[in-house]
Amino acid sequence: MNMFIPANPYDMNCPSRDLLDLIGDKWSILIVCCLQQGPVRTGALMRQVGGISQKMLTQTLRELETNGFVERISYPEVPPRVEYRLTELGISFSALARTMEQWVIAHYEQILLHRDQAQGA
Amino acid sequence: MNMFIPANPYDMNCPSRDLLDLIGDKWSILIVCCLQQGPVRTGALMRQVGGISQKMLTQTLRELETNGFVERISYPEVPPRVEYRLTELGISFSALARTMEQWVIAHYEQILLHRDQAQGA
DNA sequence: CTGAATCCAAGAAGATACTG
DNA sequence: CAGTATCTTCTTGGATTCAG
Repeated sequence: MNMFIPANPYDMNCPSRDLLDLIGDKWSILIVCCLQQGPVRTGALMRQVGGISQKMLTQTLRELETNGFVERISYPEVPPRVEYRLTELGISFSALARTMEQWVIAHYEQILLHRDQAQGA
Repeated sequence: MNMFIPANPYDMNCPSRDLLDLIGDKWSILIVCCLQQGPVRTGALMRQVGGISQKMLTQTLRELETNGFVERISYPEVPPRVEYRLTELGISFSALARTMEQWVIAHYEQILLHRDQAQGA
């Protein structure tokens, strides 16, 4: 049934557009990077990713789950304990996410300086 | 004057957050990839990036310009002719953008399949 | 052709309150 | 602790129109 239609992000109707959105999403990137060293609990994620609301955290985790990036692990305990773990696909993506993070960190100062320049001019 | 405050995307108040948004932006990525082989005219970009509105094209190009990713080249002709060209920083980013594009294309099918699975379950 | 400005609808995201 | 639901706010982005 699968026609092997190749992905083409330049086509506005290609589903890969959504994927591009997902992997470019700020929260996705930060969350996935947090999960690189191993499973992390919900509350810990909340604390690590500064400023994320509980809603956006859950929502992003669900999207990552739906697309096969993370696995949700629920322990039958009281109070509840839930962890999220990268899948193989998620690990693959986390490398990219980390690259993005590093790129930003590496060029941060240069870009800020250019911005100030542009403002002054 | 510069204190060399390191970038920290996990801090909601760090300007690197905005950068992360910019380099993760769908339009940014597609546009920058279009510019990889050399300067491109506005109209050509419009046609290559399927579904982008004139507003978003201009807006994204301005942001890329402000942050030092692209240069705007305006020729004194009638009718007007404008080209956009990657700066050195832009070229650096374009490598990352291309990686993102390629990652999506490479994992496209696997992710779609997982989505269907999740739906069926 | 390039692009700026306006208007407006749709969607994103925060805050809050509540459940298991 | 983890997650859902609702409400409200406001940003995003498209369509349109006008100008150089």
